[in-house]
Amino acid sequence: MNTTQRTDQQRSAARRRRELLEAADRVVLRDGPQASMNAIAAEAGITKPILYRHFGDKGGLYAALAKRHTDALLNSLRAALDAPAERRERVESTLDTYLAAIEARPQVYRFLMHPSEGSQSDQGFDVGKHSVPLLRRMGEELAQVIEDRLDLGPGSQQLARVWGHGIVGMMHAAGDWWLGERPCSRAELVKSLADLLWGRLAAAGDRVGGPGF
Amino acid sequence: MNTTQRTDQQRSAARRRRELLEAADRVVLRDGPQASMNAIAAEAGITKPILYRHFGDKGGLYAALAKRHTDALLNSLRAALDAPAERRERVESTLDTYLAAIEARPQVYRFLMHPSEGSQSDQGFDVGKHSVPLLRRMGEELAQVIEDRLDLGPGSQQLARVWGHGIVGMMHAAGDWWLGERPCSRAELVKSLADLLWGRLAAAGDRVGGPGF
DNA sequence: CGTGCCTGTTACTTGCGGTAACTCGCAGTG
DNA sequence: CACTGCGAGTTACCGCAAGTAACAGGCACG
Repeated sequence: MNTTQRTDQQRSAARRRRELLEAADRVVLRDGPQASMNAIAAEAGITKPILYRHFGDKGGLYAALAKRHTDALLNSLRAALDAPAERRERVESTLDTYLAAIEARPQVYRFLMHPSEGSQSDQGFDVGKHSVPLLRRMGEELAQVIEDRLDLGPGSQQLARVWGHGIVGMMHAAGDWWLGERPCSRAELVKSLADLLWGRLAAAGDRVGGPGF
Repeated sequence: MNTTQRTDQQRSAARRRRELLEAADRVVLRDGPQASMNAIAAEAGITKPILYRHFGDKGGLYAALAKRHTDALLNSLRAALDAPAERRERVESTLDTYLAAIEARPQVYRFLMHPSEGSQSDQGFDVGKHSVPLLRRMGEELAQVIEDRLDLGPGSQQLARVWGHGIVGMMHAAGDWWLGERPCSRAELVKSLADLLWGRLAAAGDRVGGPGF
């Protein structure tokens, strides 16, 4: 039998795969999300067909690459979310962790968020067939934390999921805008968003001259 | 002089442009965001180069098409935002307007939100060079309304912009997720999101067994 | 030795965005 | 009327990227 050889081969294949992913990483970091398969292959010192043998198609490579960064980011966020501190402090620290990450590597961020994928003929609207995008995973994760930690009364599960996705979307959109315009410091942004979540919108008074928003 | 003829030509050119846009609309509605220029030209009964004469490049056509729908949606939202009612009611009606729109025409929605654009060599991170994407426009619009109508104390302008983009992002992400999974009715989603904005996150009690999120 | 099997290559096909160069019809002018 | 410009439209092409045969060497196993 050839079990030892099998595992040997699998091991080497896995190592090769990691190398290829790292090369792809470098290229994406340099060229942005529209990096070509040729370019990635060249960076890895090989040619296209091997890439296709390892990842199937461009979507497969995207999925693998995205998974790496997504997992890493989610781990950071989980750490911030689980830190021993008061709720508000945790929220702020989680927001800050996310913003720091996208600030540190905008190219990677753009690759993850704007994958420019085009699925065909979505009968019935079948978003994201292969890799559940980062936003969804973050939303589900946050929903889980909310449901585990907060007492929301009846319908808590549904509410937690809505909030999870909603809060993540808020963070994402605000971060995207902030990254493009840099209208304020990261700390200010974090505080403003936390204030929003803390109900300052409902608490604010109307401006003179008519009923408020 | 030939001014009348000039305007005649301009008029006809504008009409042609509208026809082309409507054809493009049909194709996008049928094929999704990855509709090819050839397909659009065929649908319009002509060939590619005319499209390029009218819109410059694919991005130009995208921008023109997006502007139509974006303007239409923004008008609906403005109407909901300006209705004579209490703040909470307005917020809910605005959320519902948006969700009803994306529910009614998911293909258009996907086209607007996931344009799959790939700009090259973003030195310095230059998001969305031509058409400011829908999310940004909605964010700015909402920011303006917030700043006009609410009394937020010092730093109100900055705060309003952050909130505008944040709230829009919340709405977008929650809507995207909801459209894919349909976990609840539109009304329930609206209420949950409004509750989130109304500070129920901060007000919720901790669950038994440890400090809350 | 031959036989699989994995890794790698070259060379191709297909399809799309975008463009150059030509044709046709039609106003206006001598 | 012939001539000239001009705008709408076409065919035929280029470049480039995704994806795919089909072939070539290395290395274990019988």
